[in-house]
Amino acid sequence: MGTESAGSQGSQRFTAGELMILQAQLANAERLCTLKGVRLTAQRRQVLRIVCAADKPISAYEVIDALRRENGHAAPPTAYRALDFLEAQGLIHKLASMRAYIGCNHPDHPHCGQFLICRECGLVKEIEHSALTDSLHDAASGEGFHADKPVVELMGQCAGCSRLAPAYRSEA
Amino acid sequence: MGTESAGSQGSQRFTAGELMILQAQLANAERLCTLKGVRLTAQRRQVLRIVCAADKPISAYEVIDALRRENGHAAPPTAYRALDFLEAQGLIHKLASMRAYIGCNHPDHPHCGQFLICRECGLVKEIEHSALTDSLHDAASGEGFHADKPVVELMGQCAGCSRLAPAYRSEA
DNA sequence: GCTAAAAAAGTTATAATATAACGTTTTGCT
DNA sequence: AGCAAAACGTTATATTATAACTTTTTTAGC
Repeated sequence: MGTESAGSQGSQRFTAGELMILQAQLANAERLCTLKGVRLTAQRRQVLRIVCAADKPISAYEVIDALRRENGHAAPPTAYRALDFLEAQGLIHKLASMRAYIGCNHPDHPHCGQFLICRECGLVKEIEHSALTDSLHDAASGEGFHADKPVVELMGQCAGCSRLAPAYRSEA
Repeated sequence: MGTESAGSQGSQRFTAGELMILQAQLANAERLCTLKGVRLTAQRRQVLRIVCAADKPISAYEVIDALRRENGHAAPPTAYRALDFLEAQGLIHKLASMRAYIGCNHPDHPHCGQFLICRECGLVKEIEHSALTDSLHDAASGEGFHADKPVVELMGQCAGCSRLAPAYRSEA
């Protein structure tokens, strides 16, 4: 992995704590894939690292750019295939409302993604709220519906941004 | 509105009941826009009709195709501007997970969209489940988050499709 | 009614996202 | 080693969305 260029990937710097979290995440993914008998190839591992290392959701084309910086080249299918695999294994989530990907913090048990997305700072927090999970189930089954992939993305303003003078926000 | 061509719009046929619902929806939209002092222009009205007349969610480019059939021409911005306006007024919803638009059944009071989306038959049902609405609010406020636009799209299988021999479904 | 400002719509071009199709390489298995 | 399946490479193209600028239409003031 080169350290030239000033992109959002490739010249990134991490704190020791961030690095440890990232490495634990990658090691855990390794373990889960072995357990399931699926192949976490070099390419998929690289894409997983790129997604998990980003502190914000990352678009498919940002992944492609990162691959190009690291490998010198990359075509869209390369990124999309890896992203599809990683999502299928529950190692990353795709945020439908943003068309962007984010690493999963607890891929050990299957779960539906529930996300809080801040418009101000772009921060995305994955939550797992049991009452919400129950309500989602109730709402679906009340209509005789079987939901296998609930998409829950709450767009708004995070706690930190709310404190920063709401009246002076950049957007209307 | 011509009746030539075999597209999904333009040569559509409706039952008397469907027509009445559609007309009530359009009349209500007219009323709401007058009330709010916003302009439901001919173009916006036409796009609203196209979206509401579709029995499934309709993509922006399907709207453009319908406009072309009806008007002979239409460029993307025409459709996107009208769709953005209609969504801002709460007259239609955009389904982020499908990149498609659907008419709103009860635009009179502002509400977040909660949708059940069937992968088998493409049917989309808008629901308004109060316990779910409460849970969404609780989940957000528990994190100090202010959600102004919750996206809730439950992908799965509807009641009708569940009854049709699940083992013989077309998808894996 | 006329006119200036604002809103909406027209038009062209292009950016951004995603997949189809097909050939080649790698892997796992016997 | 040899086969089949999975993964990957490559090229092309489909699909979705917006930027930027012009023209038309509408509104509000006179």
